Amino acid sequence: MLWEIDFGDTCGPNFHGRTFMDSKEIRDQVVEHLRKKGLRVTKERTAIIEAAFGSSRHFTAEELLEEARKLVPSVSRATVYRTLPLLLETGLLHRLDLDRGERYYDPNYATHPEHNHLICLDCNKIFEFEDNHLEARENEITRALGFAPATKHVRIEATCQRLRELGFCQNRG
Amino acid sequence: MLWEIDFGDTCGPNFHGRTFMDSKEIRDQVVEHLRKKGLRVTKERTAIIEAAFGSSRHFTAEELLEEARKLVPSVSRATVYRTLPLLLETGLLHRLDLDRGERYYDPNYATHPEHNHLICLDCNKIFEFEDNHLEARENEITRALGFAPATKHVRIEATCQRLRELGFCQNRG
DNA sequence: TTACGTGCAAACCGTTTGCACCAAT
DNA sequence: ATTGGTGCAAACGGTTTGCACGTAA
Repeated sequence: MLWEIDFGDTCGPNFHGRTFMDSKEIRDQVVEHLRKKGLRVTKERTAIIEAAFGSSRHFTAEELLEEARKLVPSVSRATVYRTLPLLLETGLLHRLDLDRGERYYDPNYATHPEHNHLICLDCNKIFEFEDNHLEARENEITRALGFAPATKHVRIEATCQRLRELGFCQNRG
Repeated sequence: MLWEIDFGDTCGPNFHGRTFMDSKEIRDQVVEHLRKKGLRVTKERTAIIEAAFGSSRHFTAEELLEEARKLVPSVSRATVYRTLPLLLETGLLHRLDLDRGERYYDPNYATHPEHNHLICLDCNKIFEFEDNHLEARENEITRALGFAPATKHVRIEATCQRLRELGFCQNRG
């Protein structure tokens, strides 16, 4: 129950041997969330939702704006920032705690609700992985401490073994 | 190898049944780090180091400034921000990824280099814990993916079981 | 029709930086 | 004496917000 997800040049992942969940299905879930809250389904929000979940790539608020504008050019930065919290509420999008300057958002919680991150300090790429053992132990600990788990996240910073052994990082470039 | 660390009102932890490592010993390590880098040990830096590691409480940059000024009133915000990266470099201080507005810093990596965090969504308190099983599994996974682990961190958000069962949270107030 | 949502631009706030002065080595 | 460190205040950059207009329900 452990697999590797190779990101693209910057932060774009793809789960090996898996089909990315139909983006329309995810969008419907988000729209449903808006409806339940009595909020309006505007064309701007629709564009932002589409942009956020249209690929499996991590993104910043600015990148989301750019992408949403390809669908609805009039979308404003303010609306992106006002919509992001609504998406986070659904649990389908998470804010990542990369310690880079800007905040990154990860849309892959729709398809992999319990995934974790490994950040390569050599090539700066991000890999996603899931592991049942880890998850089970996290639950045990949480209950032992008298809590009920809500969100769990493991973040591992690591270095390429190959870089140290061979002098180059296979993930680089 | 699992224990609970109850924070104070906001973010102040204390490891149960453990003596907090002598703050002087930690300061010496940090000073040594500065010397190795050929940097000067000024009274401002000394005050900031003292303030950072003088208690086990988490803190923001602003709180660190306030605390350092109790020791050396002339310490400036700029110097705090310029010194923080030096402390992080030592590995004795970590920046926390609480998703609150401001960044928090955790000075407990001197005494507990591999500890993790559990955040109670009901009372907003933070607990620290260590676990060998978790750690071992993290290492396994990292190596299986072809990496050598550098930094590992588990962050669990959870709700008080007691709040749900009894209607109140024992950690509140 | 009428709130709610939007774009715009200004405000905000934590953090960084340029500069002239200061002090650890 | 030298050169890195400091305080100050301005700049910076991501995010939030007030306001008047627009539009989904």
